[in-house]
Amino acid sequence: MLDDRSRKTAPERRESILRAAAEVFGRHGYVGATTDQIAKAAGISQPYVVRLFGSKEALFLAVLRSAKDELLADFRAGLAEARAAGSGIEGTLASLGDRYVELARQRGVHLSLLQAFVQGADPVIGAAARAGYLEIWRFLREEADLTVELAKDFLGQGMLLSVLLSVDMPVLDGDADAHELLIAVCGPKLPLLIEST
Amino acid sequence: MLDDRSRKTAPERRESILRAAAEVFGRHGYVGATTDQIAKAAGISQPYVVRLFGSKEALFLAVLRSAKDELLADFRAGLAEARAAGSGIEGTLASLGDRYVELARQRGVHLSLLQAFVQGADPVIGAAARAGYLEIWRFLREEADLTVELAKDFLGQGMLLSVLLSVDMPVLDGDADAHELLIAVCGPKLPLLIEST
DNA sequence: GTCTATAATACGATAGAC
DNA sequence: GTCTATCGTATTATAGAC
Repeated sequence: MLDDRSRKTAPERRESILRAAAEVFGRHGYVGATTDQIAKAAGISQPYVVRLFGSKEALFLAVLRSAKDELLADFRAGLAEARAAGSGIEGTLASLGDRYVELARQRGVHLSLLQAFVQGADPVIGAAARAGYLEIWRFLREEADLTVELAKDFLGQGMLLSVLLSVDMPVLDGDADAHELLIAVCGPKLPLLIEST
Repeated sequence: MLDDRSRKTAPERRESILRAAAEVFGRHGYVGATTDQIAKAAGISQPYVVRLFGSKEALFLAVLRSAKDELLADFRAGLAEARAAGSGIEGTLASLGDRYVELARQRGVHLSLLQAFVQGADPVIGAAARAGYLEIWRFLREEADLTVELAKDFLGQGMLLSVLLSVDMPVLDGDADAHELLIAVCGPKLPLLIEST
């Protein structure tokens, strides 16, 4: 889990911290995650994490923005693919859904997004989280051209998968009920989510 | 928001703490909420909160159990009502959905549940959260007799509403996109969620 | 570009009085 | 049944060296 310890340029270092922070924030939440855990996961010292981003809050905002951008980029790729294949609404939904499930392989993106959403009471993080959420909604409605009804159902399945990842339901895959639930949400792609770190 | 300051029996006091804690944990999360915030919301001293429940963790587990039990009780009432009315699957789903939305009036239940789900990495809280989640799944499948597909879709809409409450989307009700999204999820019951504390 | 040392604070928990 | 006082610890952030 440790990155290398050699010197890097600041932008490179920011990138590795961002990746490490997405995982740690994703698992422990904005308040629960410590800058020291993030530093260790990135293979550097705690003060340096703070130095490069200014504050824990600024780092979390950077993680939020980056996760949301990654999700939207993947959605746009899926949308382009569906349109190139000439598939209709059904195909578009399937393509977007596939991207969403596949993004779950690096847990960081979905988990840190949900941890941001759950922080609505924080004046600055809450505001950023709401803005990000609406960006995603606008993508579904305007770019992907989904009806309100379809966009809402799609989002619901997304939130369900995110919550299941967050509660770490895959660790209970042995349990019959847990397995039924996971299969219902992920379909045949479930194995993807069991093994990944 | 303060409860009264008179003496109470221990069980009564535990009840008011539980209600206050559900709100505070719901808004700030397990780690972010402080026992002092909870104490102030309940109108007592911080050490007394700890004294009555043993630890912050024990208090959170009590909140989780109580929230889950309230949700299941409401679901059971809705199910009984639907069956008494002789409605089919559609009516059952509508009845359960209504209960879910109405439970959102006291934010505590949905918010603290989601904050528990998001704590999957914590050995003890995560385990309790997973067990609670599966209890709800089993209710939908076995007691309410929903198919896997219907239960999954119902749960998805529930998670979507919970996340929207958690990110505090109702504060943006003026925004056209936010309003469209909220109306899609809550239907005509939306006003219920805007005014409530 | 990165570290060590440390200051400053906030928080959960305990002790003990009333 | 409930409070005040306080200890011990964990954590963010800063200062300054290399």
